[in-house]
This record gives sequence, structure tokens and C-alpha cells, in this order.
Amino acid sequence: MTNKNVILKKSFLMTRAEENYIKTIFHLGGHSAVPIATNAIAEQMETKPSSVTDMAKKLAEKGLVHYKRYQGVSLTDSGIKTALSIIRKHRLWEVFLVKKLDFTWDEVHEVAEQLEHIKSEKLIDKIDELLDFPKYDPHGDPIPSKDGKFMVRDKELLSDLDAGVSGVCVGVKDTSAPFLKFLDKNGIALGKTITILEKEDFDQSLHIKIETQELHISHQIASNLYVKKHD
Amino acid sequence: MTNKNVILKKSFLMTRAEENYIKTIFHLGGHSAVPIATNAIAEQMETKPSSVTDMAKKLAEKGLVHYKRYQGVSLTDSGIKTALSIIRKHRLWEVFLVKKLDFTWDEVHEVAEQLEHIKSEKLIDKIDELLDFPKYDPHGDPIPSKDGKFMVRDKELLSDLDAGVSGVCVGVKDTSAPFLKFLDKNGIALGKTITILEKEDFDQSLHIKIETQELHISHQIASNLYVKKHD
DNA sequence: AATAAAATTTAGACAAATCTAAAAATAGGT
DNA sequence: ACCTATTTTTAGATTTGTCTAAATTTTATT
Ligand SMILES: [Mn+2]
Ligand SMILES: [Mn+2]
Ligand SMILES: [Mn+2]
Ligand SMILES: [Mn+2]
Repeated sequence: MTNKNVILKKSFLMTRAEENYIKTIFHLGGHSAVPIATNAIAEQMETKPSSVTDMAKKLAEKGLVHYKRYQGVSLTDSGIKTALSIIRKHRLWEVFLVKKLDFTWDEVHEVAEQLEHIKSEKLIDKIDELLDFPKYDPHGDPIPSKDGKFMVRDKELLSDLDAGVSGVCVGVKDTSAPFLKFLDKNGIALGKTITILEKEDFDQSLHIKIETQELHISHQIASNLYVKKHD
Repeated sequence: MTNKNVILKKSFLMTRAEENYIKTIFHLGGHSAVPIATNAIAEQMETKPSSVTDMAKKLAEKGLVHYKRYQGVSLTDSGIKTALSIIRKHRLWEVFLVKKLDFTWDEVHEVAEQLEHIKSEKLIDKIDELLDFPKYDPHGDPIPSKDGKFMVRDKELLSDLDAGVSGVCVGVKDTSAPFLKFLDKNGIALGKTITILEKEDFDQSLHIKIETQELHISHQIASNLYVKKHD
């Protein structure tokens, strides 16, 4: 087998489980030098630490993660590339589902979790083209380009801003269906302008204006909404 | 667990391997009373007969096939329903790839083999709607509706027709990429009118007119082209 | 009907991904 | 520095889907 085929094999012969581990490690911050703890990965993936250890060894064997016993794992350059490719697919499929099939933003994640594992470079590139090369997914998260680059929009948690400040809602931190449905119910959506009218010292709850409507939201809600401040 | 959940489990908790076996059995004709031989399934799936036996037992356990030792397998009503649902997904995805993403008809099968296993009823129904409820896939094969019904177009193999007869090309029997590429190269496509000008007794090869162009094709080619005769 | 050939099943093994329970290593507190 | 609590790894088992080799059943041939 040629060296080129070995390289191809590595990226094409990833199992679904392997891909899910790589993606989780990336999301936990394992792309930086800081290694991620076995337990953190296990908790995030709803599996047991012993399973994570087994997989860490396998991924290290494949050159996708750095792993030293008891020292946690972090992604190699190859692992980061792989993670970005999966995240790209996940987010593009989410945009597709919303823009072309009228899914709501709380419905797309579950299906994208499956679609992100479809192996076809042509397929995802054509989906990208069909969607006119979107930069952000339905939850405001950036979509990596084919070569792994993506916009890091400067945004802040609504809960970190002071009274009087206003900006545009550009993302959500919690992407769970219940949270997204709550936002729908209260007229909060990406692209809308939010102004902090008042901040309650006692419980950090906020009195906000969203477009024309006034609303009271808890700290928990505010700490899951990303806003881009007006200049 | 309620009875309803048990039923749901059966249709939702199918593994990819199980789905592929069910689909293969259906394609080999196992939907009729005639049971399909273990070896036939093994050959079609490029696996070993012993593996087929193991899976036959599991599928029988789940009520998807009839199975008696040494007697082959056939699909139960539930198995047929399952097979039609997978085939529906496969063919709708093939149409999607051709109509919306500019895939050629020789590229779609491999990707559809993956996409057919995505679990989301809403997804496939929305794809169906986006495509305006197509009745046939890019190879002329009928697409089962949500409730498992589909058109059986009356069509004949070009090789079974006599000289002088003409009709419209409505399907291919061999859907392999090499055959489809051969057809492209020779200007043969679904929807085109074909007339048999002459039939060579010796080797059954045909001299045909396809639209305005004349062409000589072997028996092997003719026996993989479906035609609907003109009235 | 007996025997040979072919098809099918069984038995036992293996790889992938997971688990539980026990052992080992690390980190934190005094 | 020592002890303890926590984290992580190892060892061994389990499930799914596969394989090879041997045994069994069916089918075809004499
Ligand atoms: Mn998502
Ligand atoms: Mn998202
Ligand atoms: Mn196909
Ligand atoms: Mn087809």
C-alpha cells in the first residue's frame, strides 16, 4: 500500500464512534495545548471513563490525539483538521434543514448528528454551494470552510453586559430544544436588537427590550445568549 | 414499557446491518412466498453464508422474516414494510442528489447507500415535498409512497422486443457506474425514444435508432435497458 | 436406495465499542 | 511528607457483526 493510500485511509476510515470522540474533544477545548480530562470527555459523551481510555489509545495510535497515561488528551493537527471537517458538515446540514426543509432551529441538531457522518466530499461541497456558502449555522455558530478556517465573531454573553448597553443577538450558548423553544415563545431570535434596560443586583435578572417588546429574563437565560454590541 | 413503545422500538431500533439485510432480501424477491437461499443473500451482500444464518435468526426473532433451518428466508409483512421504507429513502435521496445537487446518475447510488439509513421521518417527507413527490428515481425505479405503494410501470427489456418495434427508454436493469457511463457516452438516456431497426440473429446484437442517431448495441447492453412500447 | 455434491448451520474465534469492578496513579489537605 | 479522596487505568465480560473450519442437512446422481 502506498503512503498516499495510508493517509487517505486515516481520514476515510474513521468510525462513527471515533468521529464523535474527536468532535467532543474539540468542543471541550482539546484543540489548544491544554489536555482534556478523561472524566470530562466521559461525562460529555454520556459514557464511562474506562471507555474513554480505550478510545484515547486507539485515537493516539491513529495520530489524531496526544495521549499520555493519566495526563488527558488533546488533538493533534490531524485531529483538529478532522474535527473541523465534522463540525463543518454538522453545521452545514443544520443550515440546509432550516433553509431548505423548513425545520425549526430546535429540531436540527439531532438529525445533523447523523448527517455529519455521511462520507462524501462532493455531497457536502454541493450542499455548501446550494446554501450559497453560509458563514453561520442556525444557532449562530461559525461554519468552518473546506480548509478549516472560520470567522470568530466578537460577541459577548448578554449576562456580562451592563445596563444601557444594546446589541444584536447573534448566537446561543445552550442549543438544547427546550431553551430554543423558550426563546421562540418569548420572541427572542438571532438578528434581533436587544437593549438592557435594567439589571437586578440581587439575582442578576435583566429587564430588556427586544425590538419593540419589553421582557424580564433570568440570569440563566441571559448567560446563554450571545450579543454583538452596537458600535 | 408500553406495547406502543415496543412497536416503535422495532422500527426505530434497526441497525444498519439489519436494514441492509432486509433490503437485500426484498431485492432478491423475498417479499413473495418464495424463500430466498442463504447463499444467494451471502453472495449479494458480499458476506459469508454463516453470517447470513446468524442474521436470519436475529431478524426472525424480531418478526421481520420467516425462517426455518435449511429452508431460506422470506420477509414478513412487517419486513416488507421496513424494506419499502428503506428503498423509498434510497430512491428519494438519489433524486435529490441529481435534481438539487447536480450529481450524475452514476454517482448517486454509493451516497444513497449511506443516506438511506438516516433516521428521521420528517427529513425524508420534507425531501419528498422539496422534490415535488417524484414517482421514479434517476434509474427509472419506482419510489414507494409513505404507505408503501408504488407504480409498477409496464416495461420490457429492449432485448425481448422485435425489429421494427419502438418505445421510450424508461429504466436500466444494471445500475452500475460503468454501465451508466457507457450509456452517457452513447447518448442513451431515460425519456429518449428507441426504435429497433434490425436484429442480428447470430449474436442478438441490435441496430437501433435513438432519437435521431443510429447505433449498434450488443445483446448485453440491450438486456439491461427497459423500454415502454409505443401504443 | 445409496452415495456424492452442494447448501446450510453450528462451534469457536475475533474486532469494535461498550460496561463493571478492582487496581494504580495523581492531587489536595493537613 | 503523609494520608486520603479523586481520577484514571487495567482486567475481564458483553454485544454486534463478522469470519473459518467442521458438522449437518438437503439435493442431485448413479
Ligand atoms: Mn448542532
Ligand atoms: Mn448548531
Ligand atoms: Mn441505488
Ligand atoms: Mn436507483
